[in-house]
Amino acid sequence: MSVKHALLALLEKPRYGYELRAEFEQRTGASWPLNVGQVYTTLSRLERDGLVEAGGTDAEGRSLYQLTEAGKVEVKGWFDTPVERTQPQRDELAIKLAVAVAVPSVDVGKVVQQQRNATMQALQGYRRQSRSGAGDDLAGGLVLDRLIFAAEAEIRWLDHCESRLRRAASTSTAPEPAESAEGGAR
Amino acid sequence: MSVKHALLALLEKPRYGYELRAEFEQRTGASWPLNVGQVYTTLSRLERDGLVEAGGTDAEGRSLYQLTEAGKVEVKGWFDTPVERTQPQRDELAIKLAVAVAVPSVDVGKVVQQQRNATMQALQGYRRQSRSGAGDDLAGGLVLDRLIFAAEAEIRWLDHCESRLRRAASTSTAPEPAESAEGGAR
DNA sequence: ACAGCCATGTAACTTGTTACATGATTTT
DNA sequence: AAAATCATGTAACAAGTTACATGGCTGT
Repeated sequence: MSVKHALLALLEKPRYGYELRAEFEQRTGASWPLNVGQVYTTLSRLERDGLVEAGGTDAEGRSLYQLTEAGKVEVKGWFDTPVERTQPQRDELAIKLAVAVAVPSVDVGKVVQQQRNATMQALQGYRRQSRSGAGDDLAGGLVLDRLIFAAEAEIRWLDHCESRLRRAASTSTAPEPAESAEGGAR
Repeated sequence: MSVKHALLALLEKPRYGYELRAEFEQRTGASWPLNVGQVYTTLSRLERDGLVEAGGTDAEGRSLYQLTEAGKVEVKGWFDTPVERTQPQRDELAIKLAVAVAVPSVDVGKVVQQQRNATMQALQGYRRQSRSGAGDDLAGGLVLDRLIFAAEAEIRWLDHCESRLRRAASTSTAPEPAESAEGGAR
């Protein structure tokens, strides 16, 4: 729903397809490249759903799209409604680890370590980008910071997983200790 | 790709459809409910792709599914390959804010505040669950912690956004630094 | 008998995504 | 002229998701 709504929101004024991609990529700081084809498929679906309509052509002959009334309502609703976090998006990594701990043939520790390497590398890439002025643009800078914050949290969680897994491994042979008060979550 | 691979991984031993849903939900601590129908649609697609095959019926007459050789390879590959973070998943919230700062009719501060409320509420829900022993199960506990860590990071980022937006707002009344026409990328 | 869960499926749909076709214009 | 970029689109597929149909079995 992100691309769809982002394009809708960018149609605050009439724009043509190629322009929409450029706007999208510029604002998200090229963190999420967008195939041009997807702009057009999305636009035609939006048109089908009555949220967007053709708005003639500009001076250079490029065909413009504009919001319908329903489209304006949709955009307003998108901005007025927070992204649902009470029923959060499936997270592939969490699912993977949750499944891995139950499948005996999988070395969970290795999965965790590999993921930390990968995430660490991504994090360094984000920081390099950030330092090299890719965050000068306000929107792009915020997006980059979002990725950084998320990667940091992911690494902290992976560390947390490791220590819990170590404890679980040692208690699986010994009797269960009444673990309760601890610094981190739970 | 999460559901598909999770089901594949759970098929380490032959199982039937309903069982797969139960396993999935138990391990992810009911954080991500899974419609039973999706289990069957996914299974038939996996069968179509040669990763899974029918494996007879169990004592109670329930039809079992099992991994093919290709399926085993696929599972191994899933666990051996870290979740891609160098080309991260589109994040709806980041996109929303990135677009919002460029659309003058949107009150970005309000969007941020509403999101913080929603995320805060979700976070409290997770903590309540965690305290009420939903994290006794190892896998479920890790998933819950993941959600907690992610929500905390999101809130920190939202705070960070607010302060950057305040700073940007105070400099936007002052004359614009004349170098922005260059277009972000270098 | 009836409600409700167990169990298996199918039809239909949404969003995301890419690969390709086609022509115009611009750059080298 | 050739290559690249601009610009618009289409066909096809992947993955997620839900609503519904169907039948068996269980408890009240």
